[in-house]
Amino acid sequence: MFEPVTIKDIAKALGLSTSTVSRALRDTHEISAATKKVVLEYAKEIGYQPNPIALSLKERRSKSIGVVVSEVANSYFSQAINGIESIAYDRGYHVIISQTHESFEREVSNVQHLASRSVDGLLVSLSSQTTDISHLTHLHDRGLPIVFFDRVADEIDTHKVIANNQQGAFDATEHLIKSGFKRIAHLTSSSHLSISIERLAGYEAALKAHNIKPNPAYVKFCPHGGMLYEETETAIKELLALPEKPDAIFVAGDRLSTGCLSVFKNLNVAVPKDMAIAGFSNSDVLDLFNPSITSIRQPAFEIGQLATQMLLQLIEAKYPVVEFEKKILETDLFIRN
Amino acid sequence: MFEPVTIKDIAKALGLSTSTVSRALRDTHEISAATKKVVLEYAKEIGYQPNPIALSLKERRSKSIGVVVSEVANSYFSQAINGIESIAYDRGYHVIISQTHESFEREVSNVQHLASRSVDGLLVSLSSQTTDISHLTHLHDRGLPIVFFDRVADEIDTHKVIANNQQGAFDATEHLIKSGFKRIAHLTSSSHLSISIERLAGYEAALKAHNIKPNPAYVKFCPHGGMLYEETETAIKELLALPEKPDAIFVAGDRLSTGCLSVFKNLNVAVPKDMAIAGFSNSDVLDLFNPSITSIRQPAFEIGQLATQMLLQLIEAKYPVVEFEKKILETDLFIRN
DNA sequence: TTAATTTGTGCAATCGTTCCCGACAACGTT
DNA sequence: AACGTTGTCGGGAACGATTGCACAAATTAA
Repeated sequence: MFEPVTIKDIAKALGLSTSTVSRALRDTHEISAATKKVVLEYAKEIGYQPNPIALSLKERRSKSIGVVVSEVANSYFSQAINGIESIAYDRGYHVIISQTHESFEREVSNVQHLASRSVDGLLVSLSSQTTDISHLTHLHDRGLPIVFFDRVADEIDTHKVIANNQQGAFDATEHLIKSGFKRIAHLTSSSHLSISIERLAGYEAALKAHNIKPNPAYVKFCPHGGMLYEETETAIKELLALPEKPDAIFVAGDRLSTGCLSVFKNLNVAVPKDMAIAGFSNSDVLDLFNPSITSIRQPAFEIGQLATQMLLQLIEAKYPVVEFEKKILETDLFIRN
Repeated sequence: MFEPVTIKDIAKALGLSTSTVSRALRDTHEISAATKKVVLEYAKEIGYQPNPIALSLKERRSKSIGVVVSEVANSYFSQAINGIESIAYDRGYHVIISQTHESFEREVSNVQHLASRSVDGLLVSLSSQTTDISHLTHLHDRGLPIVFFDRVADEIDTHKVIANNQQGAFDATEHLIKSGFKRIAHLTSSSHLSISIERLAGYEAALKAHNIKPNPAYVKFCPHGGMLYEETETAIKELLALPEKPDAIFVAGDRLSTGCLSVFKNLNVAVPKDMAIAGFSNSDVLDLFNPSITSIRQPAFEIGQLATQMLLQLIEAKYPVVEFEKKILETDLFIRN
């Protein structure tokens, strides 16, 4: 059906050997100008394209990187992906995106699928359900370059790129405090995720800085990160049932924010009259709507770019890299209302 | 660095030939049960994984399909991608996503990148700027399977999967009419896009069905499909400057809807008091916010699934397929406010 | 003129896998 | 006893491209 022209076709047509043709196309100095001209012109005429798969087999690399995110239908990740692509395509790499939908099983299966020598490196943001990372350590130990971004695993010694989650959480919580709210709850994703830990720390630091006694009952975890409506609903209902009902919530993620608003709408809780919300979100339509919520915005595009640059550096390193760094980018606070 | 185990390693360790090992692993009938057992056990022990690149070279297919969309940060496309992946991964295919950001140049470059024998087929939704499709016809003529979805090119004879855009546009427009609006404008993407043509037809049909005289000045095109704020702003301003200012707008796309709301917010036009809006959108957070806008929702996930099934059918067909079909899926009208 | 060097090209191996042959034993059939 | 079958296995050629090495022809140096 689809029969691409090969170097052999050119060689046969021109009465040359494949080696000569290959060298002519790669513009080696040891081929005469005349031969080069003939080969190049004929190659262009019949539309020769080198077969990347044959090259991959020979060079033992695929010129493609795998990306593992929870889902592309998430402003943060889609912006990060744009950053990833902007670097990767320029450097001649394909980008293969896979979604975990916050499921551990899908993460393992996707990583396994991407590995097995068909990608040269991995850009990973862990799923909220992931606690065991042996599927990644195994590959990393065998030499597959991996760079983490957003949700990182500190157990693996490699490059990492994250936003300053603690500062961002501090800013958001402090903004709620300065707006006059006293009883500030915190709705977050699963407790073992790096971003959850960092954001929780920022939330607690802000309370402490303003002499507000932290209330453990005010902190609610959603292991599925907002993917399950019921989970979010239960958490919110528990908060609302407390004797000292919170008057504001700092929400730690994009999906959780929308889940939260959804629950409030169904429970007829007015935002921000009955309950103020501030949270992490990279959605750019946030300020179009009411209720508008104050948000912490991460430099997702830059995070994607940086992570990719670091991954390519690992991939193309001549000698094994042993010195790794964790880059932390600052967040922005968008105050609305 | 990363040295995967090959069939040769197994052969050497077990004192067999590579052919025998290969056959044992593929469970051929001509290998004795004893040998099979030894090979399989050893392969499992050292964690053998067949090299997909070597397979691709031999089988002359990559077991991967390319997807061309305008951007993943779009509810419709991210849902369609989920549908695509749900089928592709089950059938053992990788999915390589590329974004055009509504640019013709990027579409050509992405398609070229994906082709050249590294994908077995293409799932394409055209960019809003694309009028010349020779980059696709060329590949299609040479036998590369292509299936269009959403924004299709009728010039190419292949499978196509779309929503019933005309009916959806009819429903949305009729809803505005039945809500009492008389002067209904239409804001749409570039004029040559299949979806624009179909949605315009539905809009006009609805006006006609209710004996409303169509006003050509009420129809505004945005060739960049909402990617440029200024373009959308100009279109809206022209509508507002008309002697008979419209009282409602039927918007033909997701990005245009948010662009539209953005312009109205900046111009202090109250929605829906001063201007009602209804439009195509697959966002699932639409009903969380005010102003809530009535929307036409496409079965994006199913469209993705169907398109992928049809593409895989083309890819895996033993004989060239000559009979092509265009599947049209119904839309849903979500009335809000 | 002869030897040494340069220049241009081809041969063959390689990457990992599959698969067409052919080899060769151990049978069963006439 | 001669021949055909069947069951197991290995050799080697592909797939498309690159590249070290060999080697002829042409050029230069002695």
